[in-house]
Amino acid sequence: MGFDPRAMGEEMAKRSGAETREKLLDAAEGLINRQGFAATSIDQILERVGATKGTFFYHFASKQALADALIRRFASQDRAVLASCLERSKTLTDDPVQRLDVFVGLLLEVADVLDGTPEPGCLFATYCYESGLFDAATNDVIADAIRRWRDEVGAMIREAVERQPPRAPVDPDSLADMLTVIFEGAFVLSRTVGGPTVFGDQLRHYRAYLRLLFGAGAA
Amino acid sequence: MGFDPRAMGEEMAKRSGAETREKLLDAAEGLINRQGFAATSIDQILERVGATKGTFFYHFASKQALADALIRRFASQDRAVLASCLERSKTLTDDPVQRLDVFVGLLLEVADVLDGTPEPGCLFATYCYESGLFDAATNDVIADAIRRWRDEVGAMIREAVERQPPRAPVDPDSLADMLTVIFEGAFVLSRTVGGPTVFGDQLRHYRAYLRLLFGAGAA
DNA sequence: TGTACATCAGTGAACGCGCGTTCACTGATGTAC
DNA sequence: TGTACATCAGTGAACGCGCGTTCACTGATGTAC
Repeated sequence: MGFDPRAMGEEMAKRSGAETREKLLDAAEGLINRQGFAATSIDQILERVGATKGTFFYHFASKQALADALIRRFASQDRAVLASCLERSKTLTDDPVQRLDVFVGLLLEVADVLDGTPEPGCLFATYCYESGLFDAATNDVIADAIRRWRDEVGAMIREAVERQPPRAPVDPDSLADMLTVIFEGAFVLSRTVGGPTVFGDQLRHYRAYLRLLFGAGAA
Repeated sequence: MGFDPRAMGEEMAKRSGAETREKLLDAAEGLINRQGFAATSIDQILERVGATKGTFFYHFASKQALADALIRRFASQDRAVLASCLERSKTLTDDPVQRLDVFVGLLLEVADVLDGTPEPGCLFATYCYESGLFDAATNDVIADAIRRWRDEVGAMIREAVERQPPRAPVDPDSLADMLTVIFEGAFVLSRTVGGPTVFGDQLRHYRAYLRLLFGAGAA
């Protein structure tokens, strides 16, 4: 009756199913990030969490179901980041050109977090390089998430273009897609050659590009 | 003695080991591109080629050895593209700023080819998302390839900066890395939401950025 | 308040399939004498 | 020129291991009467 297991001590809280499920998802995400989905076994996940086979199949119908739950969780976190930056940029300024700049500035904070993360990873990319393993529904979740960025950022760019003609002709959709491209590309760069400021540096180039397009003194 | 099996008819050329090896590599690359390394079985590769287990282990000591051979072949093709575009851009113009622009123009031709490819893939990215499966030597091949782009393109950018002060402050290394970032990011975009001109569009943004930095009328 | 049953969360042994790898073998071609 | 042997390229059956999945079971908590 309205009782919260999280309020109990460690020892007594053993019967919180949702918590165990989340632990399984966390462990799986970490391993899949590093090794990919196919190379990550259920046993490895269970070893990390300290549970047994039965627990896994109590929470997930199959390994595929785990994959689906993971990608949906990741997509919803991704959507939350987008919504948060979008909303904050709207409250901070009314001018479309400035708003675009502020929005990218807020994303720079996200980039800094990624640069500080030991092994940053994007489940979208991990899955897309093993797309042969997943069904159309799973792939749609990824495509929808990326299209949402295109639509939202694209709209901001269109407003900016309307307010101030850019110094060079601009295709709003592909310029919006460039944000996704830069993040995904930075993941690969960060994982291969590494570097402490990969995400920040690349995103700053994107901002510099926008500033040259819309910046003070534009035609 | 100096006899070339490729000069013989299909039927008689059955004893060309190098040819079979290449076919195995080709089939493996296609499958790994789509499914990843762990999810691609030796049996699948052999089915594509029409050979048997023994053939595979005659040519490769293990599945890992195949992975290593694949990444080295891919890296050498990658190096060839870089060298070709670099050399051609040097013969086409002497001005460093123009050379950078010509170089990116040549890469646009590569981008158009990728946009015309049904399922474009980059083994570097595929491997880096399964890096837990490979040893340090394999990862070094990838890192070296990417660093080569940084060094060569970075040098061009430095020359351009010296010739003509850019409109905004420029870090040559990260600006050179941006080329890798854009290609890798475009691979992900192309595989998820798709589109007929993803590589071209993104690379054109890179060129537009460079032109704004170094273009006519710069400070 | 006590009893009977249902549900939730988790256990751990067992199963069968597919995987990477091994191996004894074949048959064509090249080389030595 | 003929014979013996070596090498190259490939065959296909067999093996053992690890994987995803199943299942009969346990024990704590919640609910009905």
